[in-house]
Amino acid sequence: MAATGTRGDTRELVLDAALASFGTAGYDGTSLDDLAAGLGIRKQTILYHFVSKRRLLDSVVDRCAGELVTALERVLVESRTGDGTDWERVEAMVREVFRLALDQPVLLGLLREVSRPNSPGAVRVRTHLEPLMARARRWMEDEMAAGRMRRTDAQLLLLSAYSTVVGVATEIEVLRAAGVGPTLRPVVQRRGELLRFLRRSLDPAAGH
Amino acid sequence: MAATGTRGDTRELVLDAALASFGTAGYDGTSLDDLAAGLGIRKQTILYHFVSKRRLLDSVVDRCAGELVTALERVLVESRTGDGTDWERVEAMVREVFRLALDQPVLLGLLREVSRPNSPGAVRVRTHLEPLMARARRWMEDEMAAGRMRRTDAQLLLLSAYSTVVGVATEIEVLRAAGVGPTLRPVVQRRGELLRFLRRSLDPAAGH
DNA sequence: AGCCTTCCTTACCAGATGGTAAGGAAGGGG
DNA sequence: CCCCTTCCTTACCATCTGGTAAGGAAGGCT
Repeated sequence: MAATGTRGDTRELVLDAALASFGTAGYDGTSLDDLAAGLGIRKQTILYHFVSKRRLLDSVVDRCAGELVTALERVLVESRTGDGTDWERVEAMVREVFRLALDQPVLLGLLREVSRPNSPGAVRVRTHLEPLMARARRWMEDEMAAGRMRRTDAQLLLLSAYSTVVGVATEIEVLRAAGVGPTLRPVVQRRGELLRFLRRSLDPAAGH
Repeated sequence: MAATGTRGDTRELVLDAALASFGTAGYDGTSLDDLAAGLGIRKQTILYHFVSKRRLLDSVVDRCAGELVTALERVLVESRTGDGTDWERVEAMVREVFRLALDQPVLLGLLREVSRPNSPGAVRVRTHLEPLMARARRWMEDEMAAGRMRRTDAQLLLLSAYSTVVGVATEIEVLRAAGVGPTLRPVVQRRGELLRFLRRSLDPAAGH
């Protein structure tokens, strides 16, 4: 039993540190020795819990993706009880994603890291996102068929929205690197642009 | 003398390969051995030309920054002869940057890599960009003083534009990773948004 | 010829990396 | 009491890393 930690904490502590390190130093730039040293434990302890570095990354991605799905699920349920329009639900989802990103800036680093082509985490993140995307796509196409949404290429729209979020994430990090603190302004503006774009594409009540 | 290459090519070939590798695999993910193997030469040849891995990265950044500066310089000269308004010059610059990015997608990878906080290339890229930014800032402030440009925080505006470009670069890469080819649409749209934003901020003739 | 410079090579290395093997301490349950 | 499981440790290793040292081949110059 470690001096700190009341049993069972270690795993979560490692995940936290790994998330931060993968996000700032990148996967290749993260060494298990350094990671362990930063936590005051031995490298083998990490390997005991996660078997390999690669699977540690997978676990980090899994946990983050889980948080995202949970958060979105919650928004989905809430907006359903409110019985809002399609557009209001879409807007709530977008706002939730941005809220999550601003609440946990450390997620942005990971997102940028796994968004890189050839990143070891890319495949893992895709397995999480694909069912989400497919579900959203089916829903959108149903709504389009019912005339509650303007007809458009749902797949392309989703992908475009996703890439926008990733782009914004990068933007935030660049701004922070340039010394511009958590200036909300650019982010809010980007969010506004994305929302307008989506509304224009989806809301039948919106002007062309 | 190498079998291929008619003397003096090696250096440029290494720079090309390094640019591609740094952009796709990242700095840490690039090994000099692999880089050399891909070129059919020995690692020591690379070190002969560039002394160290770090300075190889610097050289890659230098070359790219040089291209950027040259391209912008050319646009600047052209728009001066045309004697266009301030706004037209700004627009021409933005278009040139986007053109460059789309012509040489490999630059995007490097930009994303060096934009990362704690990246070894970040400082280098900053030394190239800072004089450029300072120059642009001075020009803008002069134009504002002369009433040819709407008054605003030049520094913040430039930074915002820069981060937007980096964000768009990431977006393009994500889209490509998702299998969406060089779909111009989202990029053109982002460019349009950036231009509108700049026009709104700078052009005295533009509506509020 | 002799020498110098340029360019690329082989030989080698110290350190770091991810990973394997095995052991020890603590607690729970029979 | 003993055994098993859980958790973390030390000991060790094969491999890869960027980098140093030194040598060889080709061409130009005197």
